[in-house]
Amino acid sequence: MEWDRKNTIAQFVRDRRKKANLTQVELSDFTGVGLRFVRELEQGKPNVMTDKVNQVLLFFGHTLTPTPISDETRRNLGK
Amino acid sequence: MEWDRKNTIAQFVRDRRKKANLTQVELSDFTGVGLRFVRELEQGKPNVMTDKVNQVLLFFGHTLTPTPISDETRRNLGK
DNA sequence: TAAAATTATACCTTAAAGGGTGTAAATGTT
DNA sequence: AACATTTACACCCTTTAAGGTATAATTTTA
Repeated sequence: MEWDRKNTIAQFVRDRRKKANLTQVELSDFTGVGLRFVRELEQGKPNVMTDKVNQVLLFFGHTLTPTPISDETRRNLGK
Repeated sequence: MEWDRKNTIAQFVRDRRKKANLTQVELSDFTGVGLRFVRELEQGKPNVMTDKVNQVLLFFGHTLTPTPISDETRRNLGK
């Protein structure tokens, strides 16, 4: 699979972080995940571990849950 | 972290699989993930990889996305 | 309740995620 | 343009997720 900076999770984290005026380093510190992970997450690394993701999402009051695929998602299936 | 058979993803997969009248073996075959993974997923293994989860969720027309934590989730934070 | 089917547990192996650190590139500021 | 800050990339190391298989327990069916 390919990296996709525009995937839902990547975009969400980056947007929220920006809005909170935090650097990647700060987000890393606050959430307890490694700096490397924050970067890979925001750059859309395809294969990440749910608990690490949630560790970050929780900071923004969110969590990973199954949701119906959007038309957007459906369109990008064939990548 | 502890295993939690009642976590959102675990419950979702098990419910959907049941409704579809599939065995874990069949779901494993159809989605391409290992049988062991299906089981761990349904039993609420805390640490799983997003792409494997999505491989299963996609079969049910869903995908992992960040969503606001529910009161339920908030209550269970302290585990 | 006995047999069959489904699900759960245990052991081992392999592949890769996550982390730390150092460096390069990009972005922003004065 | 020079400088400081932030972000991206590359290296190696340790840990562990996922898979296969074999066995036990549980549930379902006849």
